[in-house]
Amino acid sequence: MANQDALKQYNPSKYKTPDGYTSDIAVFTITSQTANYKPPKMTLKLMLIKRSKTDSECNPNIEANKWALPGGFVQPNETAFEAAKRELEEETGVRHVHLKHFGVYDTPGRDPRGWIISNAHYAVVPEHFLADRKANDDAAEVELFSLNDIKQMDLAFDHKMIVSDAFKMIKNDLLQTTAAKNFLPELFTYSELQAVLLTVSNDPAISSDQAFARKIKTLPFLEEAKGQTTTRTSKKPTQLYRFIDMDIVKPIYTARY
Amino acid sequence: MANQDALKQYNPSKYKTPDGYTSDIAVFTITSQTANYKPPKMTLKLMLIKRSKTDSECNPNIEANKWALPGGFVQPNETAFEAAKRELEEETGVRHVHLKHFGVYDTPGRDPRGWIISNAHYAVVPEHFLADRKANDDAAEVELFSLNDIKQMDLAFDHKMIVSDAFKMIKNDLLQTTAAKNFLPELFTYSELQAVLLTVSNDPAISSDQAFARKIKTLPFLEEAKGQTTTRTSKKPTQLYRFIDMDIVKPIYTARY
DNA sequence: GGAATAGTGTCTGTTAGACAGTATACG
DNA sequence: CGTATACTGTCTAACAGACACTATTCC
Repeated sequence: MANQDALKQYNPSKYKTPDGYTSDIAVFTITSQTANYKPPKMTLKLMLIKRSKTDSECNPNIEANKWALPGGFVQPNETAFEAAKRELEEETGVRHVHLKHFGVYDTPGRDPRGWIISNAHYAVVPEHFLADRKANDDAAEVELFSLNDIKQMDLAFDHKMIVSDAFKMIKNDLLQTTAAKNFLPELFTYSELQAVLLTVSNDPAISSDQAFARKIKTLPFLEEAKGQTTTRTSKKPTQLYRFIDMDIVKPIYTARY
Repeated sequence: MANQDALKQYNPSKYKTPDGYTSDIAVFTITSQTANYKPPKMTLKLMLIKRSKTDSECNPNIEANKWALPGGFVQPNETAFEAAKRELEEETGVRHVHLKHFGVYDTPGRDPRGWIISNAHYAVVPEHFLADRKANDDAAEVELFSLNDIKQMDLAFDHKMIVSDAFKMIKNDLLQTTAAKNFLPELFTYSELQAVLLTVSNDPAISSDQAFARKIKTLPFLEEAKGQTTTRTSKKPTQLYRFIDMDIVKPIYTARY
């Protein structure tokens, strides 16, 4: 095979190579204030970790004491996506959550340690998984912040930019795809879906209860769970819905699906 | 500053580092069959290059003779985006075109030369720029292919996957953003915009002439170029339109903007 | 006048959006 | 029986989609 001759000639050191390849994760959750017989009030939050003073080998840590996205170096035998999954589990103990690449950060000088490329993902984690999260040796503290909180903070590296992009991306995905399902249980009421969407939009078609209750029945990617109701959001038993797996593209040039 | 102590301790060789970081570009253009007084018929095409047998130093080239995306190694003093711009100009002589990151490809083993991460972009280039494109020493041949052509071809590395994702991405962007403007002149007629959209959608709201001619006047991101008409698509002088810069998010849960 | 593209007039059925009203339960 | 949530009835204005028709120009 001709490739083998070419490989013999190939010398990686001809090119300067990156000093590292990291996978960072913007872990989103929605915190709910729930009460009996009340629809929840939700806030979209992002998990950040406070970088500890020393790393696991007791050497001084880079960007110590700053809040940052969880993440770490990608190993050569895995993709950044797999690394994100792995690190997410190490960090929060969560598996099988929604995880999506949304950007690469490679501005020269973004990391004082050298030429380090960050592959950024966002994850959506139900709130109760983060309840028993625990700090590990790389993360002194773990906390949830809203977009407004973070606007006024100084994050490590270029994480402020990454976080800002992550919020933009999840807002878009919540409104233009069925990503909202990742914040909800399998079966949910109209007011629960509405509460999720209200974290990222003030559109009257979403914020008006009656309008939204009507609309939900005509949406092609949602179906009634027939005969199944709950009283967790109201005294009157409420119809439950579920998402149908479907790719929706709603062109800006048309009005219908 | 505490970071400096940490940096003294930091040893990049503790981690295995990537063998290379490349920037690949899916260059899209729309080829038009134009005739006098007729709206154009358009086809969405992708530019591929045929990898030459030997590289610029006359060593045997990797994946020689296969069709591939243009691209190359990112330098340590630039971002992959900047590298894409640079390589696009080297390859086609085009500057100031629409360029967008859409994915990272880092599956172990995707490149026989080692651990090489590809940062993939797509570009939109008006057809006439590619007319006088020229092969350089890294690219024996340059040609335009439609999606259907490529489906039956064997591309270098994992470029078939990258190409497939690029087509998906541009189809979405054409329908859900104002990306169509990159395929059109500053001022364009309704039938020219329609021809662009018809390359990626069969929606009746787009394919019906009357419906589309009506719709275009109500779209918030388009405006009439008042008093300006052209006869390039018809004998009857036709109204010209232009895009207004605007971020459009059309939620799948609502009907209006 | 014929042919081709670019529209407009008009009708019909559907939908958005608003307001008011009804339904179901808890305490 | 008051209250809170979850709907439904009904109206109006707007819009989608279809069909027929007009407008403008070249040949």
